[in-house]
Amino acid sequence: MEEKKQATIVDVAKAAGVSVATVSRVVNGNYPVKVETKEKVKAAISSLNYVPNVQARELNTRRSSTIGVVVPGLHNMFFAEVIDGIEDAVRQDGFSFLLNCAQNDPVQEMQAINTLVARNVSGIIVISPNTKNISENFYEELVQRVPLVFINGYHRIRGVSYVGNDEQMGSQTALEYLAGLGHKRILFVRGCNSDSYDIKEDTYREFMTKRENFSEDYILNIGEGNGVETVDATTEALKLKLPQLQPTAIFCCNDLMAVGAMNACKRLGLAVPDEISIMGYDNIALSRLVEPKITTMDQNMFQLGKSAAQLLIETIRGGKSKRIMLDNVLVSRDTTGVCKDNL
Amino acid sequence: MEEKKQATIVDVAKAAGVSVATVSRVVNGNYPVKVETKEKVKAAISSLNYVPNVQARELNTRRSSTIGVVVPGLHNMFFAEVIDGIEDAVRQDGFSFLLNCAQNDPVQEMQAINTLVARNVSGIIVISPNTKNISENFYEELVQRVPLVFINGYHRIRGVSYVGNDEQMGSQTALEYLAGLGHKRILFVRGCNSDSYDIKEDTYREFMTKRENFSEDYILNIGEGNGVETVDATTEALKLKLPQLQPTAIFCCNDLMAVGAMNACKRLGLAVPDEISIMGYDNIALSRLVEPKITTMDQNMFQLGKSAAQLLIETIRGGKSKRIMLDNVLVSRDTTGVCKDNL
DNA sequence: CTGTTAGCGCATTCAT
DNA sequence: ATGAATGCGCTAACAG
Repeated sequence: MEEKKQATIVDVAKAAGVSVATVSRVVNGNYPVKVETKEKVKAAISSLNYVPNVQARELNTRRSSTIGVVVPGLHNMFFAEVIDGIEDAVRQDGFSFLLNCAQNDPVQEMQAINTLVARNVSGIIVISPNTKNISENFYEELVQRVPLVFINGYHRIRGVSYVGNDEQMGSQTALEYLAGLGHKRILFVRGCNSDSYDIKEDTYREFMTKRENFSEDYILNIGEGNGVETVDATTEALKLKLPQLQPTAIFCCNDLMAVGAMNACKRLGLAVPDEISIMGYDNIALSRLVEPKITTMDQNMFQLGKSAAQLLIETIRGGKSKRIMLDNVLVSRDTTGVCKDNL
Repeated sequence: MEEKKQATIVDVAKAAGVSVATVSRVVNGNYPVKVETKEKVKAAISSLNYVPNVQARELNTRRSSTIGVVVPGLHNMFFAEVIDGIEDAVRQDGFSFLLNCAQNDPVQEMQAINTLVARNVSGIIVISPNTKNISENFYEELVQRVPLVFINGYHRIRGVSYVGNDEQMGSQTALEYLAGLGHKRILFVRGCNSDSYDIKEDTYREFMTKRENFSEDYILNIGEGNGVETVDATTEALKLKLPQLQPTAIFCCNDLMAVGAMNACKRLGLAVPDEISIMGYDNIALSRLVEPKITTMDQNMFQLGKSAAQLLIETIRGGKSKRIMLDNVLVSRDTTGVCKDNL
C-alpha cells in the first residue's frame, strides 16, 4: 500500500504560519479567529488534505461520538430493520456506530461488549440481551461506566434504559380480533428460549381459560423460533397437528411461523383464510411478500431502533435512564377471516 | 449518569505496585515479565475491571483495528447477509467495523466515507458503490490514503480491490438450465439502475438470439428492483403481460421478482412449475421460505462479505490490491420443470 | 485574538 | 526483568 501519511495539525500550523491552537480553533469554530488568519489556515488545510484525527480528539476530550450496537445475529430480518432505525437516528445526531454480532451466545455477547468498551464507545445498545445467562451483575456494573439501552428483553436493571413492545397487550389485541371473527379453537404456535414467547403464551392461556376454551394440546412449541429453519419446522409440525386438532385459527408468535403455517395449509389443501385463519406477529417484510399477505401485529422495528438510539444519545448527554413501551398495532391483511363454523 | 470513570493503566500500575510499562507488557504479552509480578498485575486488572483504551493505543501505534463498511441500505436482505459475512471475518481478525448506510444516494455515500476516514479506519468496504454518479476521481484519490474494497459493481479503479460474482456466467448457466428443460419462450424480468441487470440482459439477448428466439417484447423492466415494492410491482406487471405473452418460463433478475412472479401466477391460476417455470437469482433466505421453494442462482452473499473483509485486511497488512470473481451456482428447487409444450 | 503548554492513555526506547 | 521518560495528535486552560 501507498503510505502517503496523513497531515497533522502541526503540519497545518506550520504551513499556515500559526500555532496549533489557532488551527484547532478554526477547525472547531468554537473561538473567535481573525478572518484573514482563518483564511490562511483553511487554505493550508485544503492544500494538505488535512482531516482531524478523531481518535486523538476524543482521547483528550474523553468523549466519543461512537456508540456500540450488539445484536444476536443478522440473518433475522427483524434485527436488520431495528438496526436500520438505529442507523437513521444515529446519523442525524452525528454519531457513528460499531456493530457486533453475538451469535445468540452469552459469552460472545460479553466479549462484544468488552470490545466496545475498549473502543471507548459512549454508549451501547443491546438488542435482545442475554441477561439470563450473563450474570445480571455484569450489566449492573457496566452501566456505572457506560450508558446502556436494551431493546426487547424484559429486564429491570437499575440505570439501564429500555425500549420494547407491550407484547402482552399486543397478544391480547390479536386474540380478541380472532375471537371477534368467531374463532374458538385457536392453535397457539411458539418457539423456545425467549420470554417474548412466554409472555404471549401467558396471555393466550388466560384469554382462552377465561372463555372456557383452553386446552393444553393447543399449545405447540416448534423449537428455535428465529432461524431459517423455523419456517420448515413449523410446516412439519403443523402437517401432523392440524388434521388431528382441527383448529379454525392459528396464532403464531412470529411471522416466520405464520409462513410455515401457511405452507402447511397449502400442503394439506386447507384454504386460507376460508377454511382456516392465520395470524402472525412482528410484521417483518416477509409478511407482505407472500400470497396471501399475512395478518399480523406490527412491532414497528424501525421505530424500536430509532427510539433506542435517541434514548441512548439523550442519556449520553446527561439524561436519566428510562423505559419506553411501544404499543403493537394490528395490521389486517388477507390470512384472517370470519370463522365458518358459526355460519 | 453515574460517572465512575474507567480505570487506566496508571491505576492498575498503582494498585499492583509496578510501573505502567510493566502493566503494558503483561497486557500485550510481548515482553518477558516475571511470573509473580504478572500475577499481581492480572489481579489488579480484574479487580479494577481494567480494559485498555483502544483509542489511546492506536493513537500512538498509528494503527487502527477498525474498518468501515458502506452499504446502500439494510431493508434488503441481500445486504444483511453480506454484512453478516463481513462481521464474521472481521471478528476473527480482531477488527471491528463501523456501519454506514448511504440510502442509495451518491452524496450520502461520499459523506459516509468521509466520516469513516475522519474516524481513522484502516480500510473501507463499499457495497455496490455508486461510482457512476460520484466522480471516479474521488475513489482514485481516496485509495491513495486508505485501502478500499468494492463488492458488486463492475469498476476497475487503480488500486481498488474488488469482490463480485460472475453474473454473466451465472445467467448463462440459468438460461442453459431452462433451455435444457425444453423452454423456448422465456420471459426476462429486470429492474432499473444497476449494471447487474444490464449484464444479465446482455447475456439473455445473446443467448436467445443465438437460438433465433429473441423478441424485444420478452424483456420486462419493472422499475426499482430492490425495494419492498419490487414484489408487488412485478406481480402487477406480470398479471398484464403473462396472458398476452404466454411464456413457458420466467427468468427473474432477483428473488424478489421471482416471488412477485409466483404471486402473479397464483392470481392467474397458472400452476408452478407445471404450467410455467420460474427462475430467481441471488438465493436470499426468502427463496426457500415460500411455497413452492424457488429455483435460483446462489450468489453466496455471506462468502462475498467474508472474502471482501479478508481481502481488505490482507491489503491493510501490506498486500496488493486484487480482484476476486466468485462463481454463481444453480440451486435447483421446486419452481422449475420440464416444458409441457414439447410433450 | 493568538501562542504556549499540559495532559488524554498508552507503547516503547533507553537505562538500570 | 523492570522503571523513567518520550511522544502519538489533539483540545483546553492560561497567559499574553
